[in-house]
Amino acid sequence: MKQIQGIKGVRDVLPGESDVWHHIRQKARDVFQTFGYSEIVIPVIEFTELFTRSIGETTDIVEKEMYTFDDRDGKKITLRPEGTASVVRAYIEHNVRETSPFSKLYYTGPMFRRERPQAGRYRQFYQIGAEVFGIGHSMIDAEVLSMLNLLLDSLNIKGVELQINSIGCPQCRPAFREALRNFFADKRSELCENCQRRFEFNPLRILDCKATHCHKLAEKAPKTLDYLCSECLTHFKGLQDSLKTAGVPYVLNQRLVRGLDYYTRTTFEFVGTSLGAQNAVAAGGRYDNLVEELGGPSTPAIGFSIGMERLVSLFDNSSMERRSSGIFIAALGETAQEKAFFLLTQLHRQEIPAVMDYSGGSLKSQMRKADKLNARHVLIIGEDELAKGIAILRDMKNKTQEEVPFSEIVQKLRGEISI
RNA sequence: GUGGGCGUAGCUCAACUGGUUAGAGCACUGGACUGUGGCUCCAGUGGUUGGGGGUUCAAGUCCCCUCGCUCACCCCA
Repeated sequence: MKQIQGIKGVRDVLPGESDVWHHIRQKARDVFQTFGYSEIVIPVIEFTELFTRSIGETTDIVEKEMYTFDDRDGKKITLRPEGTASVVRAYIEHNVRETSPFSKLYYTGPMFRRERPQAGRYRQFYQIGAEVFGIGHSMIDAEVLSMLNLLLDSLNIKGVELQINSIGCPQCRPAFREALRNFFADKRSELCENCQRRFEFNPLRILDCKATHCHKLAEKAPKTLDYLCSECLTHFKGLQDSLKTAGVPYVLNQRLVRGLDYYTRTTFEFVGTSLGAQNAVAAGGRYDNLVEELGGPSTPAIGFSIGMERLVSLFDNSSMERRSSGIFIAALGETAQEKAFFLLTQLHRQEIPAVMDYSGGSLKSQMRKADKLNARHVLIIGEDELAKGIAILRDMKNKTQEEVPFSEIVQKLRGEISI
């Protein structure tokens, strides 16, 4: 029979790694909470239009990467390729601004993009994201970056660099686009095929091109900061001042241009130096017009998302404590198993972590299992113990053991064992 | 969508220019220790060499097809 495999670009997170995932998510929740964020749970599917309108018709995501299908009633539905659009939709749809004091939201979950998989890139990948609505001040930009910085620190992540840039606003960006067009106009034939297309619809992206020749050409290209309007410039300077106040290290990267259409002003990326080609661990930016463009009231906003798989690959799990199974019950013979099973249920009722081996194998093999599961204590029950009405309680670490009457076991374990 | 690299035991990998019964470490099971884990030693289980076809006296090795993985481009978390 043919073996059924998982879908390309989709993976299973097995026990062991899943402990790391849990740890990271927990840390993120803790850090977000100290900054005043609340969780929002958003759906995995949305009407296709939400993404085409927010991310942009001509972006790669919308043009060729979305998983889109017809619902039974003929409506177009898409598996979300990112989270911001849904959060904004929910924010508007439930009038969160008027009905709730919370303007800082975070989410976690899978995103879907049909790209060719490679290191750090999957077709189903997980993000932890956060968005702040209604604050246009540059200090919140710095606060958001400071929060990310703190999270990476608290996870002991090394070798990550924060890069920031400003891509201006609808007032000043057109002038910059024109300047870029003028600059590249006579060099057009030298650009790579892709950049020739970019010249037409999004010249900013030429700056981002990794083709060596384009990269070289772009070195002398106009810089975005020279074309910012005074408001955008003030905002960007304010951000840098606040980053210094907060003690968040960063570097300026004037080529940092994000691929999604909705970004304005601040854009940023936390880049992992040891990650290979897909090196952005976390990225985001300000999007002051998106809420309005999606039909809401004019509301400035900023957000980011973290690539879970990439963060996990930077995480050093050697310092993580190995999980313990708590109590392991080894029973020898059928009558002893009955008794052991009863004790097991009693322990579980007291929320004492406990597992039992049903294999009926030798004591040696059961002890080996207990060791592999990193059990703190083993309860041994055999014919002799049954006859005496006791169980042997063995401390696996101190290698000591004592006899405990059946009637006292639960109480003893509840009182003496700190798991 | 385009290119490169690679598919041998559960995992990591051997097997000279094609040549006998495809090996090792780890893991697993058992024993040394008749009911007590880790360490050590010994033994054992485990393979349609991804799949299909071809060349040959002979294919893990060469050729073709196919499936899969992987890295990079593109793009992005």
